[in-house]
Amino acid sequence: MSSPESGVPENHDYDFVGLEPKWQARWEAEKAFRTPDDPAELKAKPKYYILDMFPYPSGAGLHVGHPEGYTATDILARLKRMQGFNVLHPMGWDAFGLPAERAAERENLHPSLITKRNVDNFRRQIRRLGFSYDWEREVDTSDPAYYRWTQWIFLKLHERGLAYLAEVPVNWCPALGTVLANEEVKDGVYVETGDPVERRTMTQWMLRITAYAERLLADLDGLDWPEGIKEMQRHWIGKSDGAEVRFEVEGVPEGFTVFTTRPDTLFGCTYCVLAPEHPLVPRLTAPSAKAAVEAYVREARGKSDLARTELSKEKTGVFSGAMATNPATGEKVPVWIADYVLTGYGTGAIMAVPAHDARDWEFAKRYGLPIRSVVEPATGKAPEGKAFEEEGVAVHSGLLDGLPTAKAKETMGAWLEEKGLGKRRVQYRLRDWLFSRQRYWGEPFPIVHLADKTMAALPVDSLPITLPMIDEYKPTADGRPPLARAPEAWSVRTLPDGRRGTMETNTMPQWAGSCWYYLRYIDPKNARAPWASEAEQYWMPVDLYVGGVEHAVLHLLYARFWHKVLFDCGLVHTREPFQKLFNQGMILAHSYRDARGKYLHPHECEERGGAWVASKTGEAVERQIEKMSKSRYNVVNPDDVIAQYGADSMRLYEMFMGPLEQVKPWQMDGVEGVFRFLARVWRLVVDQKTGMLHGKITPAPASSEPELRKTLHKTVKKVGEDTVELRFNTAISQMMVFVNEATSAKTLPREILESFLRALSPYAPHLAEELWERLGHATLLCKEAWPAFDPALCAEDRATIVVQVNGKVRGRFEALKTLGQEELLRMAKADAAVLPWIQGKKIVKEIVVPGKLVNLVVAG
RNA sequence: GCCAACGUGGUGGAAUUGGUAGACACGCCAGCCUUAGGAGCUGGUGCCGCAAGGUGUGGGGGUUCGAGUCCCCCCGUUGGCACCA
Repeated sequence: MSSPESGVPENHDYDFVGLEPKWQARWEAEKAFRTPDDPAELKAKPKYYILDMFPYPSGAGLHVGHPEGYTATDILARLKRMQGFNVLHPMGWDAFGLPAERAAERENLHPSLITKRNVDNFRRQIRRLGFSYDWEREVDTSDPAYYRWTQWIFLKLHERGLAYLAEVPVNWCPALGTVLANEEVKDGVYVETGDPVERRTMTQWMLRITAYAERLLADLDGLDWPEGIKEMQRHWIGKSDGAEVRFEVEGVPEGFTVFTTRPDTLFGCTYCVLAPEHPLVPRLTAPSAKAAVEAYVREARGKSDLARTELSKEKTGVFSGAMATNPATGEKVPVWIADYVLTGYGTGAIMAVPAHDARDWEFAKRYGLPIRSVVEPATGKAPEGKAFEEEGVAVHSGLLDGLPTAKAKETMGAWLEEKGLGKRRVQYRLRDWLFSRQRYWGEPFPIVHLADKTMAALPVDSLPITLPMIDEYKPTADGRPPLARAPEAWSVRTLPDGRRGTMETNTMPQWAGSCWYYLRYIDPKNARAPWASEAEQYWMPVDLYVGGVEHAVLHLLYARFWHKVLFDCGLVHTREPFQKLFNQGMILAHSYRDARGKYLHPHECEERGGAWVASKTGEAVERQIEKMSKSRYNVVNPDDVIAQYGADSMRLYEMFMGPLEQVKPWQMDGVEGVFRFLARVWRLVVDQKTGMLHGKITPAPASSEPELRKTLHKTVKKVGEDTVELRFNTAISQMMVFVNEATSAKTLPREILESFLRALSPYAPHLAEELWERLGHATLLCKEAWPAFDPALCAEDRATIVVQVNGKVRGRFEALKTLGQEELLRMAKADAAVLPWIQGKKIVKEIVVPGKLVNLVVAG
């Protein structure tokens, strides 16, 4: 190791411990990465806005997964600056959230103090990596100066009728004492903690994201995002074309309406189903069925989402005793109540067509309901024993007979509209966004409730509505949110017109602050507006947004929604916030488990004779690659890596591991490898014995080492190209090729070395700055221009020509790339290694690709 | 079940438009240097074979002079969705 503690005092090894803090201090002192604010200065250069998904500052601190994306964006930001762009590259904190509130309870400290402590730790860890953030633009969503504007944007939503209170069935999580958005719940548990969630009806704030469903869907097309993410959002929005159909019910004048995507199968509807929560259920139920229906409804309501999901294999239901009229056939069909019909989708009622819907088929079979086929495949026969769900041709369907499915849908839609029995309709899977939480550590709503049961928005000039000090962060004994504990001085407000009311006690969800932080970075200190329009015009949209795939729907959909509302308010000039999105892959690590399933620390295990064992006991352990987590003892802390190898090695390894988008395992041996590379770069410049410049560095022109010069130009080209394409791993391997060659070269022209250091600097900025200084430069390397390359020097004029016989490589020779076909063919046939394979055989075909290969096809 | 992505040496991974499979690195082997080294340097390293040669990108088939790359089927891994009518 070459750290000063372990080395002899005289040596002049690569001392990252000394030089990294030195350069970080220098960058800070010179404000090297400050992004200009002055509009005139900005206009002189093109802009590049490169954004990281800001972290939630947890108590656990950073792990090596966080800096993966941050390193990638930092390298690109540094490159773009050197290429003459104004770069906006900020960092901040998604600082509201439940964990701080829980820690506050545990430690008896205010959540703001917990948050500050965590933020300080995150900032310290991030700074150690030498990232080129403009720290003067740091934002913190829990800072009143920030959430003032979150509340301000909420008022905009409220003004436009996009925020409303509703009595809705919600996902209540007893363990957390709060509700969760639909998106936060999966299989009946909270996705983050696994705590069970149950259904409750409560009055909640909702945001009308469904009003934007069509635009959120349509505008995806123009975005440079991974196709998979766009597909997930499309699916989440879930647009489907269909029709509403009204069914008459005896004794219930208004009847009920169903939604179907297959109006063409109406003739095959043999029963209907209402969700247990459907409002018509009590009135429609026949006296004879009352007891059974009530029991069923009660049971369904009591089931948690988890139970409903688990029981989904066996469909259950109960006959309501009521009969509805199939509007197409005029037949009476039974109305059933079953929880396989969802209350929140469509109208909460369906027409069941068991012949053409697998779910209805299953239910009909179980309860002995009739099945009537009304669609047949265009060719062949419908499968036996299951529903035929594909498109085909309508049969036994009156006016639809003989029509292909698409045509039949259209015809039925028009017929329903003409007869006043229904209408064509588009349905979205997307639901309105449940926007309130029963927590303390979030933005208070700027809303008061008045004595007359109405409510009013607080005036804009009263913002921010700051959080009150309270003694406990739990809900009250009667189940009201923590803010109900606030003193009257906070909770009772007087409106400008003199009316008095009490503050709303819910708070906003964590997503609120992250919906617009990218806009605040543009103008973070503005006290009069969330951002200046001029700055927004210049910087937006975000050119590149890098973050984890876990935000594919939630954050990215919510932020797009807010952005579109802001667009409609005339506050932003782009329809979409994030033009290009890139997801970095998760970093995994080896974990070790003994026969009893207990996890062991990696340092407690070792390899013996090809098998992994516990060092102490010699007992066999299983070694696997898994997601990093504390409980698996496989978390790698960047602080430890930096202490051992330095920030530059850490940065380089994060990028050298493999393609940024890929999931990949962390391997300490790999860090050692890139560290060795950096040490080689060091020794290229510094004589280890004397600490002076290496003797082989010469003032001679680059042309004095033509081969090395050629490699340099290729390297500069490749590093530049690969970096903007986010292919950092191949850029690094090319730099390794250069260093290997430069190490074995007799002399090293200064001109070549300096170009290389510029190219290296975005990747290993501390080392590059140090060597730049040792070469006699007083100015910062990060302020230098990106090196130019000569395309003529990157092109090889000679190439190895491969000679194949029947597609197999039999020989190879060197030749000019420009050599003609005949000449190549002549040389190939004369090649000694090739001759034995073609002698005495007839050449039936000759393929010549100049600069590449010759393929001779022989017969016999 | 549906949708998407991905399967290349002992390991992480390279490979324009189909044209030398395995760049670069880890590990391993041999040697050199050193009082010493988880240091440095040189060479080797897909597999089988003494060699000539054969074989090889999850499996099977196809297109082509030529396939890691294109097409079809299957298997596996990961992620997302999952009664959305």
